[in-house]
Amino acid sequence: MSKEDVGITVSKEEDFSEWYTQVVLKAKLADYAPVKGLIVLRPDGYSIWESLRNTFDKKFSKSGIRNGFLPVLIPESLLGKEQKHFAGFNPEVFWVTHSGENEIGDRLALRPTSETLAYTLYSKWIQSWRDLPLKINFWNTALRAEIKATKPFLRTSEFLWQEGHTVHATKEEAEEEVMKILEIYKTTVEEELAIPVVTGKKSEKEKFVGAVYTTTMESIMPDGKALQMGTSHFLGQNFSIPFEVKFADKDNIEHFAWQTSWGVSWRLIGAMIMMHGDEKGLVLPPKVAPIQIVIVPIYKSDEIRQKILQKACEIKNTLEAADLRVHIDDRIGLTPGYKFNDWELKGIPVRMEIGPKDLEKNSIVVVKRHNKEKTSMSITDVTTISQVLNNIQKEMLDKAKEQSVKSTAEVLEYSDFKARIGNGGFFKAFWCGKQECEEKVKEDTSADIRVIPFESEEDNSGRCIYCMEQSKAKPIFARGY
RNA sequence: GGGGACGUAGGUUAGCUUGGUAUACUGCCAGUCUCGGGUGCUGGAGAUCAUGGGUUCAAGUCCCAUCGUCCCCA
Repeated sequence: MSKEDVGITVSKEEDFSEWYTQVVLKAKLADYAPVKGLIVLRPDGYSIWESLRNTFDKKFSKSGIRNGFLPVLIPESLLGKEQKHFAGFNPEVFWVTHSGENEIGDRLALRPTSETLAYTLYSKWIQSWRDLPLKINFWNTALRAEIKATKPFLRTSEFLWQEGHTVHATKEEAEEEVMKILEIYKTTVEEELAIPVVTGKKSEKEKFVGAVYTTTMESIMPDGKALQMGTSHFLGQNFSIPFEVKFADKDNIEHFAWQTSWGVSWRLIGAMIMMHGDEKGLVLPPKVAPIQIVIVPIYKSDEIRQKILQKACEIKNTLEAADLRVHIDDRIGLTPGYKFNDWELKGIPVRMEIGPKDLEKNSIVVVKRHNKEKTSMSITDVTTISQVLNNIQKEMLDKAKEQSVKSTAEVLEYSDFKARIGNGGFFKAFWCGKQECEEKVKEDTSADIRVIPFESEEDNSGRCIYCMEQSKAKPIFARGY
């Protein structure tokens, strides 16, 4: 790497794909593993995941959901029990065929998802209405072979996620659960990652194989491509019947239970990188930043260094007492300029500079990462930075919302749609509800139905963008990741 | 499904046309000087040139095969 290549060398606008890869690698979030399509999470990347996990865990727990753990191997006989589900995943399943030199009779799948395994167990655990509802969440990884088009966080053959699996006595209760989870997903992504989402249903074509219907949240990325941010499925009795998840009700009659499953993955980290990053690298929302404030001491002599560091420590202690995550960059042999660039690349929300001049004035220089604003602050008021962080979080969401609105358009004419789809963005268009039209549009434009917003699910006020028949809904079309 | 690029030190790479002791930068280590936007100097460690085979007195370089990775388009 030459000196000029230390930072990000391409602009986000000109070469988005290369920009993204450089940010991931150079901000040390992740690195490529020695196997195709796999990545390694480094501490700065993993801690963002941990932060999300903590938030979700709190919310799940409040909602009566507990965590469990499932093994990674699933026998083929189990995976194949629900036919549609199996057919959907089969092409991307990794199979374990040997133990040592011996061939395994019933080959073992590395889980692409755990419905079949979980529900085999659930059928044992559930006998009576008293056992319901059963709500368990699993933090693990899923494996789906991606032969082509791999991208760190967005498309990898193994990914970190959570998969929740709930069982209910009634259809209504299960459907409520589906919506409750989607709401948790939406608020968490908006509040923690500062990314706005559109919620709604997937089309029949795009739904989770095996589900009755799939609800989803979608976001539009700065390059104009849509990204699925998470899904919550109503499974109906599609699995409870083949897996015999049934219970004796109060009337002593056996019923098949009603189920849901739902998940978000580390794809959310990819979305965060794309949404907020800039030409200097990563920009982290304060809520998920491993370090929220980095203090860079500036000094000439050893004597002054000691004084400055002492003050920096005082500030750090004060801020930590206010529950903030603070780091002092006391690395020697590096210039302040180097450190500034380094922390900007890593996306730390606030930098505080403290040098001899500041010490005299009892002040510090504060620089905000997201808008590069440089101000000065009295050391006495240093804890007000907490409010500054809140504002940053809010401004980042506002900016993302603004961008999202700008990238969303309504189209009525197919010719107009075709002409504009190449520039990217969300396109709201009427649809007759027929899969045939959906497929034709995909063939023509490589855009598909990302989400049918709940409020537009029964919009019959227009004509299908493709066949001009009366509409049944007004979904959002886009090219996706 | 189609196309492209590539594999030499931790990273980025030169060398391949014309076969002959392996380049540089960066990073790393030690010392020294600095320090308000990618620091100067001195010294040092770091490479079975992806793998296997072939041609040759001699292969990073030529030939054959294999493996692997990344990127783009649909």
